[in-house]
Order: sequence, then C-alpha cells, then structure tokens
Amino acid sequence: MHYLNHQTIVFSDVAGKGKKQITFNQVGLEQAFPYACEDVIVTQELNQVLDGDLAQYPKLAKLYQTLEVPLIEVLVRMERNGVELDVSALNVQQIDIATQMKDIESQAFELAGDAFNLESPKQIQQILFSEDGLGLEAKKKTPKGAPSTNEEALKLLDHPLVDLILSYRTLTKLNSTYLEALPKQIDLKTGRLHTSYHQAVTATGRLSSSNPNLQNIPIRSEQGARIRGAFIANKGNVIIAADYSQIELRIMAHISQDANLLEAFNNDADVHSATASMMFNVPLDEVTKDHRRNAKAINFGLIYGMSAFGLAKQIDVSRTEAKAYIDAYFENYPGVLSYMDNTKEIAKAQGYVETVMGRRLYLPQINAKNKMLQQHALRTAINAPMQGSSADIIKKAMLDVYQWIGNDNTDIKMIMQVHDELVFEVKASKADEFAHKIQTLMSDTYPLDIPLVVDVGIGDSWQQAH
DNA sequence: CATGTCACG
DNA sequence: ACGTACGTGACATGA
Repeated sequence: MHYLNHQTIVFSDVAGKGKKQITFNQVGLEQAFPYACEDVIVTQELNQVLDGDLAQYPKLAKLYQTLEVPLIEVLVRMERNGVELDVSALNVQQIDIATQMKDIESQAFELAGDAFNLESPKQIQQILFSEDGLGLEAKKKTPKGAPSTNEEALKLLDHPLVDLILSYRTLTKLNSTYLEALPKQIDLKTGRLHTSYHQAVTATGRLSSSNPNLQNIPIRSEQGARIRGAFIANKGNVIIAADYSQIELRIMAHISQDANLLEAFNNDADVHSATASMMFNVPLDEVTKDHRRNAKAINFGLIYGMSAFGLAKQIDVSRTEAKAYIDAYFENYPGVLSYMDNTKEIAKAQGYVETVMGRRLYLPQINAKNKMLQQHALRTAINAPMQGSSADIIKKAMLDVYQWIGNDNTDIKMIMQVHDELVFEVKASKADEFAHKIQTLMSDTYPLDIPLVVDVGIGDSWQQAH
C-alpha cells in the first residue's frame, strides 16, 4: 500500500483465520491463483522500488548485499536442520512438576480460605487486596491502574501466600510454554524441532525466533536448566555451544575508546570486578561480592541507557545512592560519559544512530515534545548501537562459520542462534577439533579493535555446555 | 483481542 | 502526577 498504492489480498482472505483457518492446499484454485500470482508480482515490483531507494545509501546497500542476503541461506539451513528433543526426559519432569503444582495449590487454597484460579491475576488481586480477601495493601499498579500481582509487586508483600503464588507461576510457565508445548511441535517427518528465524522484525538488527521460540529456552532456574538439558544431539553426536563473553560491553569499549575500559578488556580482566575496583576505589583483591554485584548492575544499566531511578530499583538503593554510583562510574570512565553524550547529540541531529557495520536505527521520537517519548528514544539511541553491533558481529561470524562448514556437511551442523551464542551438533569423534575451529572463526574481531572472547562448551546436552 | 505475566539475551 | 534501563515471543485469562 505504501510503496505501490495497492491493497493486496491477504492470506486470511483466502484461508480464513483462527481455528477455522484451512491450509493452502485446501484453498480452491480459483481463489489460490490470484492470491499466489499477486504475491509474486508485488514482490517483484517492490524489489524494483526498494532497490532504487537502497542505492541512495551505499553503506546500507553493502550491508544488505554482503551480510543480510547471504545470511538467508544460513538461516534456511539452520531452520531445516532443527534440533532433537529428549521427549521422555520432559515427560518425567512434567510428572514432577504436576505433583508440585497440586501441592502448592492445596496449600494456597487453605491460606486463602477458598479455591481460586492461581493463574488469574484478577482473582489473585481479589484474594490479596480486597476487603473480602486478605486486605493487603497493594504497592504497585499495572499500566491500566489495577493492583499489580507481578513478581516485583508480590515480593513487597509480607504474606506466605505470595511465595506460593510465585512458585506456582514458575511451574505453570515452564509446564505450559515448554514441557507441554515443545513435544507437540516436533516435525513428524524429521522427528526434530524446527523454529522460524525472522530477519526483519527487530529494531536493532537482532534475529527473532518463533513457532517455537528457541531463543528463550529456560536456563536460569534449576527446573529451567533441566528443560534446556532435554535439547540433545543425535546419536553419535554432541552439542557444541559457543558464546561471546561480554560482547556488548566490549563494543562499548570499542566505540567509546575509553582508556580504562579498553585496558580492562585488553588485559582480559573480569570486567565487573575491574569496574568495582575503580568505582569503589579498592584494590582488585579487595573487591567484595557486593561491590561486584553493584558494578555489574551499573554495567548492564549503561548498555540500557539507565537512569538513577532505574538503577535504584534494580539494586534496591535510594535514588541518591544510585546517582552517586553513576557519578563514581563516569569519573573513572570519562570516555564512556562522552560517548553517551555524543550519541544523544548525534541522534538528535541526524535522527538515527548507527552500528559498527553501518546499520541504522531511525528514531523519529528523538525530538518529540512529549518528554517520555523522547527519553525512551534517547535510551534506545544508547542501547541500539551496542545491541545492534553485537547482532552485526554474530551474523558475520555465522557467514564465516557456514562457509567453512559447507551446505551439506553431515559431521557438523549449525542448529541454533541465541543472540550472542551459536549452537552446533557435531560428530562426537570430531568435537575437540571443531570446537577449536569454531572458536577461531568466531573470535575474528572485525570490525572491532579489541579482543573478542568466545567461550566454547562441549557436551552431550545443551545444558552441559553451560 | 487486550491484558498481564514471564521465559530468554 | 506519571513514568522511568534495552530487545524479543508465548501463554492463560477474560471481555
């Protein structure tokens, strides 16, 4: 509509939608024919228009032609490879979890004095906050103004029921999103799980993954790690997982050229400890866990374009203290401060920011009069070059690794990408050799002038690789 | 279909 | 007075 002033027939027009949707092979020819032909024609006409537009931006055209277009083949290969799932392990875990859920449920009903749906925020809200219920004081509201029952809000309450609710939530989340859903999505022909990667969804240049989303497989909790452990290699093979260490902070060091940050990475230091040592003015061997935890929160905050408020909330200190931490940081990393300021100025002046490979993110709200919208755009301006450059670099690595692997290699397959991590299924007897080669290819620092560290793990499950 | 919540990097 | 650290996708509820 925008480029061709033409309204296309959409898929739901010919196949219906929702539960009543039919598959395309059930659509009659008289309907399928114009839809399918129009798709081809429109694609070709769009290509002409967009190719012309892109030619106005030589740097972007090059990024498109040398990075994004060649990557398509790699993504296709990865989608078709798929990954094997240990369904019986998931079934065993599901029985465990079902037992725990029943247990929690009966305890919760007893405390509440009545049965209720533990998965309904509305009912939880009634139980906890209404006069008929426990009459607790709600500390937080949802965007719509209702009392919030999310984890952050519930942790502020002092009542045994909230722990039960939170535990129940964790279990149902894992059960419905992974334990129940994943086995159903196994392809009957290949016996494996095949995701779809989306190359043109995110604002920053990252990929996304859906049906199923293989980029949010649990890892952080114990039960979660057990689910990840059910992603296995085919018989005779092992999983190799290779991930970039602190890639976004390294990119920040590269772009800002801050002397202290560069030095930390050039010496292969533990960056959070190094930050803590500088900020709190203590020798490296006197950095406590608390120092390091706070420094780590600051480092993450920097990547996200933090405010004193946001940092305060994250590490549970007053806004004044948070502000003091931020000031201490910038005193020691002045290059980072000027980078942040420069980025915001550039964003305001040109209306977009760039990654290391020249990918652009346009920020139409950057000069908005509505301060909230503008501030959001400013934070995005800070974050996008780091998140986006990281995406550039791993995409480049995927091309390099794929070129080495070749299209039809049965000894090694690239099977997943999780933003800063590549996962492979490799012949067990060649695991060490391949791990080393992958590490070498991914460690190529182009276009950064700072070392990139790649952690490589070999195991017979994805879990063991971590 | 909107809302709330929560899984990941 | 409100909202407030980036980017995603999936699920259940309930209108």
